[in-house]
Amino acid sequence: MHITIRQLQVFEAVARQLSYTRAAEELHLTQPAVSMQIKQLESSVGLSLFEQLGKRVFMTQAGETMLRHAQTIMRHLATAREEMDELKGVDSGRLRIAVASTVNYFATRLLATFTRLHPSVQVTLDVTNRETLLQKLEDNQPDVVLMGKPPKGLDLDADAFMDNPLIMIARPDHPLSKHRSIALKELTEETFVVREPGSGTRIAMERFFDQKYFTPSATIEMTGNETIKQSVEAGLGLAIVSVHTVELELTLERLGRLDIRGMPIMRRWYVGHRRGKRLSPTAQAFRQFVLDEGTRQAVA
Amino acid sequence: MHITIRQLQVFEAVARQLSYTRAAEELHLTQPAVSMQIKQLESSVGLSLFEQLGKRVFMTQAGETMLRHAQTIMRHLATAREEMDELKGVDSGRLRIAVASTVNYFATRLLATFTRLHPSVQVTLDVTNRETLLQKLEDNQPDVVLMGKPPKGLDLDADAFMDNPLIMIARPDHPLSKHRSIALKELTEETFVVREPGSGTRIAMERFFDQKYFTPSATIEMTGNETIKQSVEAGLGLAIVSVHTVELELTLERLGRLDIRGMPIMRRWYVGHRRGKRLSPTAQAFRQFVLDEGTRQAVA
DNA sequence: TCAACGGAATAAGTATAACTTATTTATACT
DNA sequence: AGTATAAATAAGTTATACTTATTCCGTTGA
Repeated sequence: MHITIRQLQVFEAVARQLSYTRAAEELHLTQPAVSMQIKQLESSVGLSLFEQLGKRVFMTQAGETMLRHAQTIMRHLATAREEMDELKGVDSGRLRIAVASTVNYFATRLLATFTRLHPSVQVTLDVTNRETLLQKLEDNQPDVVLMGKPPKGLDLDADAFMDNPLIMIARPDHPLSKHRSIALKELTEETFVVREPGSGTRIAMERFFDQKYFTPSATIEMTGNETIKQSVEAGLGLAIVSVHTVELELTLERLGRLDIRGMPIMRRWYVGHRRGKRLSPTAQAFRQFVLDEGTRQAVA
Repeated sequence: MHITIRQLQVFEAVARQLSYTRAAEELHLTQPAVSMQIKQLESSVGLSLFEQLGKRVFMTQAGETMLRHAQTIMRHLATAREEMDELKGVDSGRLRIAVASTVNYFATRLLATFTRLHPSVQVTLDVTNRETLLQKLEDNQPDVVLMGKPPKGLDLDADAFMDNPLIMIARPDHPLSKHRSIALKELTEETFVVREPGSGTRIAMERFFDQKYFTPSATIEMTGNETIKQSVEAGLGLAIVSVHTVELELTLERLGRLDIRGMPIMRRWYVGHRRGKRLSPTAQAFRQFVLDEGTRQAVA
C-alpha cells in the first residue's frame, strides 16, 4: 500500500469541503471514487483522516497533519511544472559553451550580443585547449562548442559558421612586407614561430607547407596565440595565425601581413554539439544565432 | 497525463544511479518498467529529463530541476508517514478535554497525574458551563468530556468513574454543626445559597428537597461554586455542594458539614465522548486512566 | 413512528495503468 | 566484423482507478 498523488489531491479536496460528495463534484468524479481514494489513503497510513459523526464530516488530528504535507507536496509539484515550462522557452535556462582557445578572440563578441538579446539566460563560457575540450564533450558538459575544426574521432554535429583565414605575419619593417605575391621558397632562410602540435593552426600550416613542398629552415615552438604574436612583434621570426587574432595589431601596425602566394589559407570555424544530443531551445537559439552572425560578418 | 509518486521514485533512483538498469535493480523492477515510468514522467512534463549519449546517461537541466522537487516531495511523504506513526502511539498527539465547571476541582488533579505519565501529549482543558459544552460536543471539538450527568439529548457514550457526594455546608459555628442525623424540617428557617438553574448540583438538590417534601424559606441564587462557598463562609446561609469542592475548607475548618439525614446525595461523575467517535489511542488511554483513577480514589 | 431525504459505503463490472517476459536496436569494446 | 551491454519496443497479464447501481445509516418532517 503506497500513497499516491491522486489520493492527496482527493484528500485535499475533501479536507477543504468537509464533504465527500462536494469534493467529488469539484473533481468531476463520482462519490464512490472519492470514498475509495480516501479509504486507500487511510489504510496506507494506518489512521483515520476523517470521521463521520451524524451527517457531518470532521477531520482528525491525523487528517490535519496529513493536510499540511499534502499541500506542500502539491505546491512543489506545481512549481516543478512551472519551472519545466520556463525551461521550454528560449529566454531562460542555462547555456554551457566551450570554445577552443583560438576561437575565444571573437566568441566573447558573439556571446556579448547573444546575452544582450536573451538577458535571463545563464551562460557559462569555457575556454580550453582542444584535449580538455574533447574530454568535456565526452562528459556531456558543454551544450555547444565552437572550434576550429571538427575532430574525426568524436561524433559531432558541426556546421561551419565563419571563414577563418590564416595569414602570415611579420614585423612591420620586414624586408618582404612591401612585396606582392611572395613565393614560399623566398622564405627558406626565415625562422617560423609555430604553435604546439595538436593545434588546428599548426595542422593547417603543416598541410599547406607540405602541399608546396616547403620546409622552413628553423622553427620555434610556442603555446598560445598571445605568445606567438609577441614573439613575432619582437622580431623572432614569422608566424601563421588566424586573421581574427591579429586584427588589432595589424591596424595599429604593430604587426605586418606578408602577401604569400596561395594564402590566406582558408579554414573555417564550426559550431557543434554531440551527435544525438537534443539541444535545449536556448542552445538551439544560440547555434542559430552563431550561424546567422557568421554569414552576416562574412558579407560585411 | 499526470505525475505520480511512483514516477518520482523511479526518477530519483535513475538520477542517482545514472543508469536505468541499475535503478531497476535497486527498485526490484525490470529495466523496461523503469524506461516506461521515465518516459511517462517526461511526456507529462514535456521535457527530456535524461539524455543518452553513447552508452552513458546524463541528466538534463530539466532533470536537475525535477530532481530537487522530487527529493523534497519524497522527504515530505516520509515525514508525513513518521508523524502518522507517532499519532498511533499513546505518548503523542493532542488530547482535547472539556469539563463542566463543577468537575474542574479535580479534573486538574487528574490531568496533572496523566500528563506526568505521558509528558509529550499536548492537552487542552476547556472548562465551561453545560450549554457551551454541549455546543462543543456538537462541533466535535473535545475528544473527551468530564461532566456531572450524561445529558439525554445528545448521543454520548458515558461511564461513571467516581462518586460525587453532595453535602450540606454551613459556617463552622453554626448551631446545628454538632448535631447528628438532622432532619430537613429543622432547616425551615434557614436561608439557602443555591446555584443557577441548569446546574447539575441545583437539579440534584431540587430533586432531593422534593423527595423530602421540603421547601426552604429563603434562597439566594448564585453562579459558580467559589461564590457560593464564600457566601456560606460569610454566614449568608447554607448550601449544598459537591464534597470535592470544599475539601480544603472543611479541613481548615473554614466551613462545616451538617449531618443531614438522607445525605450525602450520591451523584456521580462521568467520562464521555460522542457516540460513534473513534477515540485516538491517547484519548482512549485518558478515558481508561480516568476510570481507573476514579475507582482507586473511591477505594482509598 | 413512519416515510423521505441526504450522504457515505458497498458491489459488480470496465477501462486504464503498471508490470512482466521476449525481442529489437544502438553503442562501445576487442 | 563480432560480441557485450544498455535502453527501447512489443505483447500479454495483473492490479488499480474508475464507472453505475444499490444499500445502509442518520436526520428531518408530516
